[in-house]
Amino acid sequence: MDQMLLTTSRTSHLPLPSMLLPLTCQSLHQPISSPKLQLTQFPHQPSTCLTTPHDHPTSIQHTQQIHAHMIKTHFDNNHQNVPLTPFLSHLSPAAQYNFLITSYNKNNFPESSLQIYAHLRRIDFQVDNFTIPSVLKACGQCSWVVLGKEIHGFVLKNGLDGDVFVHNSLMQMYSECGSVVSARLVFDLMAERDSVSWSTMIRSYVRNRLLTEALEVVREMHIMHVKPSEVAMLSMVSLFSDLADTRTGKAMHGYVIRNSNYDRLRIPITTALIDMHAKCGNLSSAKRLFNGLPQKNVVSWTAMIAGCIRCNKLEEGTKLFNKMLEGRIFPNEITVFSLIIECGFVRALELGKWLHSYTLRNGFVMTLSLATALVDMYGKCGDTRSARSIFDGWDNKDVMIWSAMISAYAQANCTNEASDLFAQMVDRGVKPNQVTMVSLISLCAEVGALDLGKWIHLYINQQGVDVDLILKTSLVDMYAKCGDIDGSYRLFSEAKDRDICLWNAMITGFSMHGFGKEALELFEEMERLGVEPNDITFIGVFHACSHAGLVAEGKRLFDRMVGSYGLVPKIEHYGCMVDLLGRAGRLEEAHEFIKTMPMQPNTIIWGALLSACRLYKHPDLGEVAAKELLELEPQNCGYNILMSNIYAAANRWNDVAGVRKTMKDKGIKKQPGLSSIEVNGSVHDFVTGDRAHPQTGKIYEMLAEMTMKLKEAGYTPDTSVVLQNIDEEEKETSLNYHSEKLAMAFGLIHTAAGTPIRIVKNLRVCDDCHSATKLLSKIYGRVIVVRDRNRFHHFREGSCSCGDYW
DNA sequence: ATAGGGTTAG
Repeated sequence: MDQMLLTTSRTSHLPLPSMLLPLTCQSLHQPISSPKLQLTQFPHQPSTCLTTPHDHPTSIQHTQQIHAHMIKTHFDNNHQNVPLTPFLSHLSPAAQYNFLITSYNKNNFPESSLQIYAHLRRIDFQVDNFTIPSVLKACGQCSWVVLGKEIHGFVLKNGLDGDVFVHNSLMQMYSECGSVVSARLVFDLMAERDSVSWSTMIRSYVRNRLLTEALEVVREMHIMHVKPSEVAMLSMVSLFSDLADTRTGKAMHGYVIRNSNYDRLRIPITTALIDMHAKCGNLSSAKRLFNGLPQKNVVSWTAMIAGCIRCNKLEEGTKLFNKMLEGRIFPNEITVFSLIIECGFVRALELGKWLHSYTLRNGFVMTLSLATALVDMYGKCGDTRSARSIFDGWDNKDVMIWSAMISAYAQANCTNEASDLFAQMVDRGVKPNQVTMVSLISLCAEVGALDLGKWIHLYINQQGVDVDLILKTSLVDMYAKCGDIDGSYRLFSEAKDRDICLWNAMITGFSMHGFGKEALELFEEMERLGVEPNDITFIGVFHACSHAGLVAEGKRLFDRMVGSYGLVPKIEHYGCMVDLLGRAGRLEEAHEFIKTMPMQPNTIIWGALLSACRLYKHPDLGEVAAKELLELEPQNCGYNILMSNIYAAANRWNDVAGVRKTMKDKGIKKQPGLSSIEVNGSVHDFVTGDRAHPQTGKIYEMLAEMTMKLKEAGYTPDTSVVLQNIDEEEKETSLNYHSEKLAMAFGLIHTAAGTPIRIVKNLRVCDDCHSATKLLSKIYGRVIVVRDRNRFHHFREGSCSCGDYW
């Protein structure tokens, strides 16, 4: 039978009977465009009856045959023809159409369903409240929200909005299209709700990562005495497992115990709870449930072992794996798949390799999905070579494995490899999905590749790739991190639905660029709209206060974070406050603040104080901070150098020599400076004094020209920075050969006059490069955007957006 | 004839 189905389905692709014109805007009275709708010719096939007794009534073959038969017999005109099989004959014409639509939906041919709908509207057939839900489902499957909205209008106009099925399917459609606000609107306006309405609302919030809202609906549902069925309960638990935190996980557990009688689905529900607890980081609860299970099957073992690995209890996981084998329960493909994926999650390369060899030794068939899991794991562990060898060993590659390999390169910051692979993928006609796009876009953000990022954005728009909130957030983040804050804000302001991640991306983007005021205004707007900030929001907000020098505002917000929002400040938040006080020159106050912290200060805290001491030339307090830092991380060269700079600024040359000697004795090397610049879609890297680039000659000529022009403009090198250099030889490659200057020279050669130059650096910009770049921006009439480790500098006409304060 | 949902992947 399978063979039969297989051969038939090869010969008949997407059906499009000739009577159905392309579904266009005109046919529905308003402009609608869907790049997804691919129209094909109706295949030349005889419209005979069901050919085999094995054909399921809703198989795609059968569906197409019925469809073709209806066309051939002019079903539309007389509505009398007995269809192909007796079981449809008792149905009304409307029901027969609906049968076709649902069959196409079930076979994952939503485009065909929509063709039929368009046809019905064209011939003025009365579309009833039974058909609308099926059509909306097809819209959801295509993520075609424009058509969905049109149908919503049709529903209201034709008085079909008294039907709970219609409402539920409208909610589901909006949710599938990522428009959770519209789904909520439908939900709120419903006169009558059933249990499906409630679970649909919960699902749409969870899918759009809105945990708080989802939990609120669960609570409301509880108050209204609506109980989910066991199946709904099971699906709810597994839905929440990817999103919940420890507290929420425990609350969900309690909810299940109070509201489920555990009749039929005890083991599945418990297994889902085990999975949820482990993913929430609550391994002990997971273990308690697991141990309490009267019967354990391979699924429960898998969930438990995967949970151990996720919580980084590798030995415990391995022990349980062996215990499972002792109990003669054997892992299946999903078991090894899950465990390999979790190894990637915690970067457990050794265990991952072992599982790889286990599958080979135990006769597991290497499937595409298993290979994908391995590529993913090796990629996450940073072993791009192993990932690539698995990848290359596979012939019929699909989107998933492509995405996994691209993401492996992306995580290793191998921009050119990733973009090459993406090009190959497009060449071979494999359609990338949102996962592919997100990993490419976040790679561009990481390395600052604006051109490539823009190109991919263009591709997304042209190909009609669905832009969900995750992808939108990564785009907003990419534009911001690549220095194009305007592009970032444009996307953000166009977004209709905004979740907390999107708000965070924009707030962080503004503060990273020194637009403290804008960041704070955005935060206020968010509050006005009732969006609840989380701990990440406050990091962005505090940075904004720091950059704008708003000490009082920052302190007030710190109190509100605890008082109004009940958030527990993490060490990062305390670090922000130290930075805020320090940058404002309130060094003693910052020091006092550190003493009142409820936790042990770490390097972030002391580092913030040390930077402030350097800025305000306060060697005594600087010594205190540096001493703490060097105790925590004696090998860190940055702290040593900062300290030596502070001594130099205070003319304490003996102390400078002391730090230098310590560094030499301990063999502490300066972290090499690394800058990159993107030209014509390729990323070029430079280290300090780099001579490896193929165009080295030209670059150094340009550098000489730059130095000359700088001198003419009256620039003198900042000698205090030279003191950073430890070795004598390093003096040779001093100021002039800092990596950002090399990148700048390359940019001046290869970009058109007047266009901005964008550089990404791994360290902080040094004082000397900062003042040189200011002048260079004026000399060459260029906007120069430098992203350093902490923030952006926009150099323009001789000055910098940071106000020389970074 | 219509909407959602079935434990360990994506």
